[in-house]
Amino acid sequence: MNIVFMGTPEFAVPTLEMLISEKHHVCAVVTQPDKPKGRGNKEMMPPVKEIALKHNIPVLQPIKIKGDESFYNHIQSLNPDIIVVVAFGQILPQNVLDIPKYGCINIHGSLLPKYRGAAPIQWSIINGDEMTGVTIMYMDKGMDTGDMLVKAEIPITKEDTYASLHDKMKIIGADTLKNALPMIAAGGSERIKQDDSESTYAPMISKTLGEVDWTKGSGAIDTLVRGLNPWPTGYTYYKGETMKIWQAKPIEFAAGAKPGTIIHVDKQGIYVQTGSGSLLIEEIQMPNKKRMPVSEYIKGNTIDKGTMLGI
RNA sequence: CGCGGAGUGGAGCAGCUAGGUAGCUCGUCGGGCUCAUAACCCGAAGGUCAUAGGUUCAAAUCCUGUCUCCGCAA
Repeated sequence: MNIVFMGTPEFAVPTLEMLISEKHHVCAVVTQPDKPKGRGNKEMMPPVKEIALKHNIPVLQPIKIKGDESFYNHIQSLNPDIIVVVAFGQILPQNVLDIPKYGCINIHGSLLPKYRGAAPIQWSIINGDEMTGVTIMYMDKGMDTGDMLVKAEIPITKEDTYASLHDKMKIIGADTLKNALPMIAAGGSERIKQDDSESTYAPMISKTLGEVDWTKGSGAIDTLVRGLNPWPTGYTYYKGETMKIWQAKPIEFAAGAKPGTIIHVDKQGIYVQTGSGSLLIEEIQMPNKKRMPVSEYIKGNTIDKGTMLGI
């Protein structure tokens, strides 16, 4: 099939690679413009662009698709059978959605209609869900509201972080689409309407979301930390300095202290009283420092028992 | 040239402001104690202080360039 691919971050890469290795004709890759990123504000190209260049596929990087006449004309002239969209980062206007004869297909990182929006994987972990998945769907004008084709489920383990789950799901997304493509091309695929009354919304992650509220239960803090790893990470304050929490686990033990109090420190980590139970912080990162296990950190630094975190 | 911090035995840090013997915690190795131990006691090994120059009688320390890493901002 003649395919236009739209996507930007790492999550979209396996799907693009799948389309290429399956011998589909990817006639163009559309991705977000290069942006100054990282330390020193160097121009960084999106991961998807690197793959496209490697395979000599033309790359388009429109700043804003909506209202961009020449972009619309360009895509139309390519006459794609299908447009595959994975974590692209822009809303597609109706006129673009109408171009391909088999429609625009999207891979979404949740079991729709749950977690529509930008950050479904993070929110499914933060909320403590035991199951999530990917949904292949036809795009319509709304935000992740189109008719569904097929879903693939995956359990969320107690150890899953955003990074680990993301890496599993990007593969599952590519595999699931691979299996669905013949069905789509045959035109006989079943369209399943989303039940809007069941829908939830997964908004973009902001940095401040990572600040730990110690009055919450240790389970909720644990899922927050895992859902925001590796970015922006859960964090708190120790004596006024930001302490990023890379790894922690909830434990039953409770000392009856005020939430946020450090009740014990040893090689296992920092034991902190929470609103319900306590949290064992195992790996941290202080300003200007690398992340490291607490057992390493305390060899050259001190963590005082009794200190209140979060201030 | 977005702002800032840091490179010191295997690991984590102090020492630098006011240049003059390389220090702490942990680990490693040897020995001791113990029914036993990740516990305790005694001892040892291990660093041309990121790198290249400069200033100086003398540089981890002051000055300049380079490399690497990290925090913030996006």
